[in-house]
Amino acid sequence: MVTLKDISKECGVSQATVSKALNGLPDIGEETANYIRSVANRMGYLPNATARALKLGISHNIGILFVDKTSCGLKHEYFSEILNSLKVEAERLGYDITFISKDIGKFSMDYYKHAKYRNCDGVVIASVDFKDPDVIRLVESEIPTVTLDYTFDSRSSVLSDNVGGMQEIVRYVYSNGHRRIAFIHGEDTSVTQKRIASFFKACEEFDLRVPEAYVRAAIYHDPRSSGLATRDLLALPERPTCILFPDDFSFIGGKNELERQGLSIPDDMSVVGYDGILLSQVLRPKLTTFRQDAETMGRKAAVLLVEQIENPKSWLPQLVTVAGTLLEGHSVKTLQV
Amino acid sequence: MVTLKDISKECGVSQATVSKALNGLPDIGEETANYIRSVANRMGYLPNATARALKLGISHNIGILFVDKTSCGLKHEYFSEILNSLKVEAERLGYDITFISKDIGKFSMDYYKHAKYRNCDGVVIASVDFKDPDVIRLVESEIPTVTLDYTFDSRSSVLSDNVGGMQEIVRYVYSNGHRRIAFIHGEDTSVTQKRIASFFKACEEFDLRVPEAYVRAAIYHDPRSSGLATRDLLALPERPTCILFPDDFSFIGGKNELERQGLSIPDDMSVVGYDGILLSQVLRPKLTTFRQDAETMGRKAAVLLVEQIENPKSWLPQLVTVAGTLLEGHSVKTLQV
DNA sequence: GATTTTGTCGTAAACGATTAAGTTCATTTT
DNA sequence: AAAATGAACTTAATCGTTTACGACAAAATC
Repeated sequence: MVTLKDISKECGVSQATVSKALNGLPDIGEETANYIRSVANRMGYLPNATARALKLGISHNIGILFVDKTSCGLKHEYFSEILNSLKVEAERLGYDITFISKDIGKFSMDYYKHAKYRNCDGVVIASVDFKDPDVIRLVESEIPTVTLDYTFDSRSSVLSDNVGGMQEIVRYVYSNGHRRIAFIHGEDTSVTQKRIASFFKACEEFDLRVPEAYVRAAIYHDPRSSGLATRDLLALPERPTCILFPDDFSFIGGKNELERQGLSIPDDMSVVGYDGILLSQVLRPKLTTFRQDAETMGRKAAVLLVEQIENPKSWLPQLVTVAGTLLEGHSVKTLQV
Repeated sequence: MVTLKDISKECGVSQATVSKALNGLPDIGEETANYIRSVANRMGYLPNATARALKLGISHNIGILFVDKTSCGLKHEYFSEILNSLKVEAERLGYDITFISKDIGKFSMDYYKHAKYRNCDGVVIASVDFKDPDVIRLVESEIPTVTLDYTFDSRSSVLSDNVGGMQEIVRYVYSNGHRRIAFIHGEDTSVTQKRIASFFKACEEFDLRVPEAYVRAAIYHDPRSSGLATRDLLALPERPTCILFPDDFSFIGGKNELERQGLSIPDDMSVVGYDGILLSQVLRPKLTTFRQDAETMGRKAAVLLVEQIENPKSWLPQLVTVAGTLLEGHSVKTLQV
């Protein structure tokens, strides 16, 4: 490995001069600097990120919290898209990405310790149990953090516009003549709470009566539970004309149940998904759904975090809400009112 | 941040003593060591991975190459599962995971340089263009590597058993009475080549005639192209009785085409997928498919890499083939022969 | 009792980079 | 002509660890 010392010997100058030349500091003569740069280049010099991090206290490395246990983690396209764009943007800004977990080797440490151990300049928190004391400890620490789809006090976060999404869906469905709209929601999380609240608010907007039985709980990304909820909805004396599913993938469960009962989409039942993953766009009939802009969310998260890392003085917590798009498919029938 | 120096002051011993005590070296008295450990604990000491890496030349950090552009990258459950188990196992072994890319900040570097820059002890290479000169440079470097689903000379690799998988599928389909088996394969990669070769070999085993038109090219993870291939197959004067798809997800395209033509699965056409992703298990009829054991692959990759990192002397390149499982669904009809 | 061994602990030099402070020497200012 | 300025480098300390080597006393050996 070629170091500053090697270059300094080769050039007959001091290490300090080489360092300053390569970093473009002003107190090195132009020709010396050029010469040093050319030699460094010829010798294939690469700065040592580790040494730099030790000296500067800045690692140019950001941690990411993704928990696998709860929910489906990376298996969900939403999260893998976020991770990918986060990675791309972070790299563009000069930061690498390292996963943060609770244990590393024989040491069992919490997230905060792991992040400190690795000298992470900041951490992006996604897809975790936000009530976990270890998560809270991290968020309350001095390490810059950005959370996804959850907000802590005095911390930046990037949120998918669940309120707007749900509202758009209800409006769309209503404008297509539907008056009996059922909603199968996911397990109790802040995201779910927002969607439920927004659902009721939007219904109220149109003076829609929502029977209690029309709102049912299921589990995200779990077609089986959505299938059961669908069966219950279909068994109601006054069937809904449209069912909103917790997400595109779990809609498969509803689709199966509908087909089992010989009902066709959208003629016998209209349906709407959520997420806008690839799957929704290749199903036939194409699923009407609300696409979350995961790409922007990951990118924004990286930008917010790096801003905070690089301008700790002027930094103020920011909440960024990322808008989504209603993707109109052919799963909602237009009813005559 | 509490350092060795802080502890040494607090304990009234030298830094070296503290270091040795905490690392369990034998030349520190038992009570001194215990005292130091208790103080370190009380003060909340955390070793600094950066300083350690600089001193030891071992970062306990492994890089991972995942390219997003080509194919669908992390969006594919296969890869996200691999990534996850790789991460879990690496962490169990005491290693963190960092993504490696071509550019970082304003510097544009190749994979090798990036890995060196970050002092990665090794790199796992997955889901990339293995013909990329930058990938080849990395593989030919002194950095330990493990590749997934591709083998380089004198390098370890973890392979999904594509040969065995295809063989099992053909045997299963044949044993269910099918004699006209079509195969839609993915784009030209080493994985595809193995599957095609194995397909022909297995057919030969049973003296099956495979008309040229029965083997068609499509693109992995692309339902549209598989849909087109399906349409072509259905238009043949002598239709196959069973279609093998490149993967579970792209099967959706075939399913759409079949439904469009009013054909039902498996009564009018039998189908088989590949991968065994969640989707395949929730579709109705349940898809018969070959599940790749991505979890084991990721784990094995981590183990192989760490072995090589920690025992560079005794190390020899290893090829590990990970077996999969045929998941029997209800998408293959049993024909009377 | 003199010498060697053993058990503990300290000193100091690394690892590769950055940077405050100091040095040298030519040039400008007064 | 003396002093001040400034450009161009160098010296040396530092970041937090690890570790070869040395030091010293107590215990063991002869």
